[in-house]
Amino acid sequence: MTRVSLIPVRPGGPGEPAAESERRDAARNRALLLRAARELVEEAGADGLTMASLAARAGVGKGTVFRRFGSRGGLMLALLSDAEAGFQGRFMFGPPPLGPGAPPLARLIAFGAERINWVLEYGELARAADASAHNRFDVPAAVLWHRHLEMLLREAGVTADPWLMAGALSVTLEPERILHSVRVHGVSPERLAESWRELVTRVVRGG
Amino acid sequence: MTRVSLIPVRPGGPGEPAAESERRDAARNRALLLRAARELVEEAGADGLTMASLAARAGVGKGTVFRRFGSRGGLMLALLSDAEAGFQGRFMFGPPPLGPGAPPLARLIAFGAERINWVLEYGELARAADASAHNRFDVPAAVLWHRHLEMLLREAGVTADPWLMAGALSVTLEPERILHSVRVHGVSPERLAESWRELVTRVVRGG
DNA sequence: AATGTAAACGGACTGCGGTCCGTTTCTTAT
DNA sequence: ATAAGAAACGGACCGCAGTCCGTTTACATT
Repeated sequence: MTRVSLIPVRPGGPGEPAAESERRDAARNRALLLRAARELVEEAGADGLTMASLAARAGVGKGTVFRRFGSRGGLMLALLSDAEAGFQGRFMFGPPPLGPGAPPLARLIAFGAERINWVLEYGELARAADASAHNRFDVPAAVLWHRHLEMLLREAGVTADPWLMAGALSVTLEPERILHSVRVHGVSPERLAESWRELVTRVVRGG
Repeated sequence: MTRVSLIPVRPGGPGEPAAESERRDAARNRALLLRAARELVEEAGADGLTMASLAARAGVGKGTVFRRFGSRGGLMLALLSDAEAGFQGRFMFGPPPLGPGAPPLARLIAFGAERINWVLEYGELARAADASAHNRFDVPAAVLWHRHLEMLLREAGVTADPWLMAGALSVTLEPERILHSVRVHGVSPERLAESWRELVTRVVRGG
């Protein structure tokens, strides 16, 4: 399964291949930090994790945390990495109707349903990752979904600016909105999925 | 023209009527602060305004700034108040096709076009207001657009969960996405408006 | 005018994300 | 083994949003 790298190895540069021999102490600290971060999220929720408390828990300096993950958002992205990769694998290579083999509209519908459930499980982390990320639309994972949606729209025969249309559909599934609907207004996941189905069906058929 | 109060008089309580006799010094400081805030935004942009610099410029203490506006977001909302009220007035009471009198689909299309232009003019403030506002969907203005879109959808004969559908359309027009499209990807306002037209047309006709 | 009191004031203080830079540790070459 | 250089480390430090609470000010009542 192909993996899109979510955390650049060097904070500054563009996404390099992740392997390239990391120094022993760096690797150890990364493991320490990820473990400590998961513990803290478990105990206090994503919002309850502070970079200082994480450093303390892992027994490293605060500078090390930022050297490793770049920012709070980067850390959250790292914590999400596996879940994100799983989701990507499912819609790109998994079984239909989510994966290839089903008609595009069916894949679109399945994509939304899958994403909604994903958000309900990992949304708090995703929200924390998005917050204070000026570039949430340019994160590799976001670009990938966008392209995927755009491709499905094209396959479904949508010729009217599929790039923007994919963007419109994409924001519809963002954690912020989904969690707000569910938590504040008590909307059920099924109702959200049904609404998504209506939306993409109309977008595809309306052409 | 009816005005929806955007800034609660008392930070804690729900939106009370704005009149209710404000103490003379409070009123003076509010005017001072708003004027200073506009100057600072003019000079350094919304992101360049800090609450401390605002307090200094207005010649008041920092506590006063927070007492008056509650938070940075509240201040930005206050700065947007007039622009927001103008927009509200236009889509609720203005001339068609934006205001009442035109068929619902035409009003929906006009709503998007108007909002896009609005965001291009005031978007930076709106973005600053949204950022770090955990409740951006519950801000009075947002609730109002949501209801408006929902109503238009119903009038247009959309029976499939108009509330959620209105929410989906609504996030599509958020400053974050619009500004990102324009500034990072060079999308023209016209192209955005056209895409919105396609979207709402399909949503309405697809039923 | 004097007085009581509720409201507003102001700035020191806290907590957080993020940066900086002198110090330490790993790795490689000799 | 050792020395040199690169990379990682760590915690003091900064700027900012937001809070707290002792002090001041405006208004109403007499």
